[in-house]
Amino acid sequence: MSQPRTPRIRQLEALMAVIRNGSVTAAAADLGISQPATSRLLADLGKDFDFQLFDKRDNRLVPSQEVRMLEPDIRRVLELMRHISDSSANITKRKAGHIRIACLPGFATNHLPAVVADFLKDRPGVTLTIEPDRPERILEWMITEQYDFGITDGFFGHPAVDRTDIKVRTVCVFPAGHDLGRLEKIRPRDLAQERIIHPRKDSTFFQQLDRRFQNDKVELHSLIEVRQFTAACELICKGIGVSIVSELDAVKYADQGLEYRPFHPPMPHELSLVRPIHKAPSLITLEFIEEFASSLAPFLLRG
Amino acid sequence: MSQPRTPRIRQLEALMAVIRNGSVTAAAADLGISQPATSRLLADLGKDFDFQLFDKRDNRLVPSQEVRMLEPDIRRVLELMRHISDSSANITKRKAGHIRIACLPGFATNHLPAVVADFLKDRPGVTLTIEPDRPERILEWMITEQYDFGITDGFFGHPAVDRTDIKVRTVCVFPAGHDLGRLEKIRPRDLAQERIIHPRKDSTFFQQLDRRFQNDKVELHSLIEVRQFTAACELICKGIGVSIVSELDAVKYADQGLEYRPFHPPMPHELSLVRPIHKAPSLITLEFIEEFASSLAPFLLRG
DNA sequence: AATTCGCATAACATCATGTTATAAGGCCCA
DNA sequence: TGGGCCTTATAACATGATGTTATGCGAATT
Repeated sequence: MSQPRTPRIRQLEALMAVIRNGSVTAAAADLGISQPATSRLLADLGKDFDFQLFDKRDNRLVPSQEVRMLEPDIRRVLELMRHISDSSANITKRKAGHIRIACLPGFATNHLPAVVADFLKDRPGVTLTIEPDRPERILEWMITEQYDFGITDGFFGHPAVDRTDIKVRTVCVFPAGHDLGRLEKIRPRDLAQERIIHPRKDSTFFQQLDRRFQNDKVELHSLIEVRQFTAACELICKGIGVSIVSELDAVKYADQGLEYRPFHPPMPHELSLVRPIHKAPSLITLEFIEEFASSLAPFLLRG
Repeated sequence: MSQPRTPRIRQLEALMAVIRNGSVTAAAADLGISQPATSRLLADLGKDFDFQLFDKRDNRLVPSQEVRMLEPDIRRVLELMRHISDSSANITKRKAGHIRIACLPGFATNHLPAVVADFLKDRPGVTLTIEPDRPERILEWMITEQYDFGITDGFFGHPAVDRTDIKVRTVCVFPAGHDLGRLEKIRPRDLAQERIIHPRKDSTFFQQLDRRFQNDKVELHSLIEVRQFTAACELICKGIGVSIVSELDAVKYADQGLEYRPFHPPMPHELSLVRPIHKAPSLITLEFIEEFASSLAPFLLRG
């Protein structure tokens, strides 16, 4: 007696085709191959399985009891194979996969959702994790490779992290109807009498901003220290103070009780798109990063 | 771009082997094939799946994110294939399968359990359904092919049912200590003064018995009409009446307050082992029928 | 620079799986 | 009974899948 070899997928397909169609000839047509090919697939399978595959009844082939015992498993195998093949096709077409994104809290609520929605529109199999947190944590996640892609700012670099820096335009925002609305662009000296809402004083962004004011020989009157540009915008919509924020955030509030004008001299908000350098990114991740970067194009500070 | 072909089992095995072992060389050893063979299996799979399968890290190959997405499905497929192959081997060795048995109620409790227990001892994968019912119902189940094997009696035959008739010896049973114990064998005339417990009067068995009494010019004094030999035995164990029953049943009660002697002239209890004639029996079923039949050998009425 | 290790490629053998041609067996109908 | 007809099995062969050994290439180690 030959030791039983594990059956081949093709044989199982033939078996199921015969069960469905009730005859070898019909099964062959169903499979799109010749009748003798099907016949031999079954003969070979019958040699592997050492029992009768079919009984002849009313001129139809009906599966033997042994085959009926195996049938559920066989169905599942074939279904899974089809699923694997489908998934791989979707992955190839960048329509399936999972992307883990760590970002600044502002992006989680503000710009990112629109990009994600657009990205998912024709990629039904893709899933995402979006984790908002502080820059230090984002950096840590990149280093430990727990996330595929990070959006952060004030990034100093790290050998395990691949960075793409993006300079986003910043604008001066103020409550709608404020006198500043009469200016084309706003310089530090225009803000000499204003109380400023700004990020934490130990942030890179604040230090840049403060230097601009110093260059203009104007004192920066601090009103509120916030962590997020969106928080500043919310406050200004309520009629409190003025701020210099990323244009990304400003546009979102443009019709919610806030106006903005270019800030001069041009000052960037320096975003960094980061990812683990040692971990090969999946293609779908690269594609997302690309789409995300290009979504920022309208807001880039040229030069 | 080539249309994606469905991957082959062998390729998936190679993929999992590399994931397990972290290198192609080790995977090849694991699979028991040469390194180049493994290498090409992966290369081919990589062509089918149009993405990177592995990243090199710390001198190990770790699966790419895309592969990790597919990994659970792949595992399940391979596991199922193994299961199919195992089951088929068990079936081949007649160690798995399901047998549906319909039998007289007496057999369900009396002789059959021992045979089943013995049969299952070295066939761990086999499962059974045992359904006790009246002969008419058993016949119906055979005709409708709802059961694989039936044990019945008083069977007149049916074109859709394959029968094997078995004549089991009958014995006269009586309470332990009864005067009849002094006889070697018991004839109807020995029972002239006894009250008989017997099957229903419309049964074949009763009619045979009655004829024996008539031949001996003895009247059969009916005491209780039962459906089952075991019921008769139970009553006799309580000291009531005498009966003529299958020796199969008598032996079970031999040490429970009952004695028995051969009945003369020899009278068979005509059992029929039946199965659906149009339905090809599974090998395991045939094997069981054979084992069951031979378990009856010690009780056969020769001639 | 030389060695070693791991992987990929080449050339080839064998098995798997398809083809077409044809024979064998069961069923229906005169 | 014998002739068509349908279904399945077998034969002979082409091609693809999967194994072999021999060998080359590049990165890590010495």
